[in-house]
Amino acid sequence: MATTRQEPSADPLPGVERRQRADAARNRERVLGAASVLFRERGLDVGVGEIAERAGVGRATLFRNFPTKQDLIIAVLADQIDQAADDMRARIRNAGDQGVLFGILEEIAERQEMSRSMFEAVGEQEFLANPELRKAHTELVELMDESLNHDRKLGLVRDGVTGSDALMLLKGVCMVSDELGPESMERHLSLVRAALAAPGTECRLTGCAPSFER
Amino acid sequence: MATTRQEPSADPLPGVERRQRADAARNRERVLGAASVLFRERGLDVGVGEIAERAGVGRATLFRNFPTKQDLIIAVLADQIDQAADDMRARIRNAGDQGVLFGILEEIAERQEMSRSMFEAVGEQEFLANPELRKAHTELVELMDESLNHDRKLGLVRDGVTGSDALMLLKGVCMVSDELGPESMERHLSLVRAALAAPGTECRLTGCAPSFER
Amino acid sequence: MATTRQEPSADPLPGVERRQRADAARNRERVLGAASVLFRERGLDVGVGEIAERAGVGRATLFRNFPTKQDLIIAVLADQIDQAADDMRARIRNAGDQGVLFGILEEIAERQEMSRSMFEAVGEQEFLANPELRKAHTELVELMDESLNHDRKLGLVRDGVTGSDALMLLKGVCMVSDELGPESMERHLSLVRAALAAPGTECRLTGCAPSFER
Amino acid sequence: MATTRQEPSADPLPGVERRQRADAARNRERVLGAASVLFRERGLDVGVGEIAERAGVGRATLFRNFPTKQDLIIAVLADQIDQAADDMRARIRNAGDQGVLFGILEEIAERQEMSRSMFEAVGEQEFLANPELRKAHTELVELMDESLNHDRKLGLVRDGVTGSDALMLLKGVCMVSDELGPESMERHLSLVRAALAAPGTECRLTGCAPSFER
DNA sequence: GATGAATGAGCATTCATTCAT
DNA sequence: TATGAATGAATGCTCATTCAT
Repeated sequence: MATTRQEPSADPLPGVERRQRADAARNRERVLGAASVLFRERGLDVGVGEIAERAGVGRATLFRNFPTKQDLIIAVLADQIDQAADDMRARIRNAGDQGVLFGILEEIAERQEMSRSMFEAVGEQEFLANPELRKAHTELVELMDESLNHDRKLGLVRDGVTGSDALMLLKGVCMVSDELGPESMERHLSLVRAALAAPGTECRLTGCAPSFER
Repeated sequence: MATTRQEPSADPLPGVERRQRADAARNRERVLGAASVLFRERGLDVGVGEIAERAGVGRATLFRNFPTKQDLIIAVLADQIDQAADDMRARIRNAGDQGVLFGILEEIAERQEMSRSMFEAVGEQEFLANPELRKAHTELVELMDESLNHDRKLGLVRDGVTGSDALMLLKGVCMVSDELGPESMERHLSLVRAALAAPGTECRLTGCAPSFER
Repeated sequence: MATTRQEPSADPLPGVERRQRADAARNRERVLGAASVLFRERGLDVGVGEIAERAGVGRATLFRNFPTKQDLIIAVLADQIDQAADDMRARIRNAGDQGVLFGILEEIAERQEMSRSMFEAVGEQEFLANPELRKAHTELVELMDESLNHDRKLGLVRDGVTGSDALMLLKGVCMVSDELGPESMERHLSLVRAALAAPGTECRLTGCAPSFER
Repeated sequence: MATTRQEPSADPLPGVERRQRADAARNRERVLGAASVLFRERGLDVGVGEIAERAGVGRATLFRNFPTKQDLIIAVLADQIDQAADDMRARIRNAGDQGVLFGILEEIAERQEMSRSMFEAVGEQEFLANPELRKAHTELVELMDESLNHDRKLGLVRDGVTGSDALMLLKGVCMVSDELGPESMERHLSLVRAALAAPGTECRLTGCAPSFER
């Protein structure tokens, strides 16, 4: 039987209330979505006005949901990290006796493809200081460790590498591809694979070396 | 009788002339230095006013030397790239039958330690469009290729990797270390070494895995 | 049964809506007014900051209404020209069998009294390029032609003069009076009258010759 | 016998001194010339740097001769007025029993053709306050009066008009032509002629009415 | 006397954030 | 609650003028 989730009892006009909350939630999502797209496309310097406009809400609504532009950025980042984590979990669950790490790296990299913002901000003190982001990040590292452990049992990855190693390399891929364009990613990932793969493993470089000329 | 008149083209009133020029040049250097430091510390968004103040010159002096903030950024970058290139040349010259690539990578990475700007801007269309920067960049790639060729003869590097591959990985190291702090660099470089080293080569990871917690 | 629902197109929440708009519109007017006065008094070089201050609004509010200082200038000019055109229309309408041209010239001249800006800018390529201004200007010339035709039927004006002639002379009056002070205007206008009046018409110079000494 | 103009006695190295003075004077003239041209072409807002460059001298040399930009403008204006006065004197001297006023007006107008600056500044309190300019201006008015008197004896000009009237109209011509372009000048002058000519005199409008469209 | 580098005050404009409605 | 108008602080940049040489 489906759980009949109880509404908080103190709620005299539940329909109205819920409608409002639904609207508010939708606004939040819309802002988040617009911000995500615009940050990806044009960097963290896009004005909040434009984000609000693209989201189809007023400026003040944006600021009601995210008291500060910083907060909005953090929320976008946390969102993206959460999505990545969800994907990782699914992949690990379904991995069986296949290697899972490299697929994950590719997945995340593609997801962030051309995102000049995702990691642009992460690492700044102010961002790492944010508990939400910290938590998401920690989770990511743990999942990466899980993937590594899984693959290590299969003899696929080099001894000594950790989840944070993999994440660090992945950060590099994302940040650099943001500059060199997505064409550089395949190559870069294949180099990362070479770094992480167990010594005996066959390891071919794919893609073509980056040209530095867009 | 031959005139003993000094050629004006040589250097008339050398003391005076040179003093003026020296002062001007010093100001240019001071601005360049201040900008380099501030860009490193706080990113490209630092105001020109602050740069001028730190350099101990007026705003207008800054703009006399670098008509645009963009120009200043470019000059700083070109300067840093040139220094890197000089180092590379020296190392290649003195390499003998020792491998040279990894030393070079370490050198550049250390040099850029904590520089959130060096590569932040490079790769943006506007910057790659700048001929000075383009030239410096191209030269860097070529020197990297030379290093690789040198080391490949010694059987030290993996087949198929190019100078631009190495540079791409190095970019990743610099950009990421800017976020994770310099502690991450040794580890990151050892991973890069693993990616580039010839398969048979022994290849230990050094440093400790990054913590993502400053 | 017909719905008694108010059309949103009419004016939903008219009080609120109108109040907001009224405030905004008032700000626009205040800026326009302040700009008009300051341009008149001190030329087009007055800073936007001072204009905003005089209008009692923040700088940014000024820029919300007029994205560029240029736009503000154009709006002021167009406003003034429109007012002049309205007056002309009224005068022509009520003229009957009385001459109308000279009254119009006086009216406009008085209106622009001491305005160093109204025509200072008009005529510059950039301004004539502006469609709004161009249209207003064209209308002014046409109305001047109408006035001339009206008066010509009464035998009051010289053959061959056109609306643009009259406007050109009037421009001269305004620009010069801006320098010599409003005392010069009556005299100047009486000279213009002498230039435009039909040869037989009696034509006395009035006012006193300008002294060039304020 | 030619006058042997005595040098001021206190002058131990007359050759050198004179050379220096000649150089200084030439610099002054060069600056004046460059300023005249640039003011004409681009208005009073041209930077002093550009003027100095065009004059082939350093900025400081410019400021040695004209302690203030204002002073330079005044000097240019005074120069132009003096030239106009010289011309007027010559014309009056050679007039005989021919009318002289209209020729003078045309001459001055042509001289100032497209000069957006000559009268742009004159009339401002600050400028009229300048004694040099005031004197030049007064002289101009007097010469204009002389011309009028001369022509009045020939029955060519309307009773009651004064030199300052004529100058005022002329100012209008110059200022307006600066906006409408030189094409408007012939027409404008013919209208001025109509204003000043004695009532019986035949008086045709020439040139074509201005279009206000560059 | 002449120079060009240096300067600070000033400019138009933008932006994250707040407030009145 | 949601809005868009309002705001002032900050930014990159220019210019007449001064100063060291």
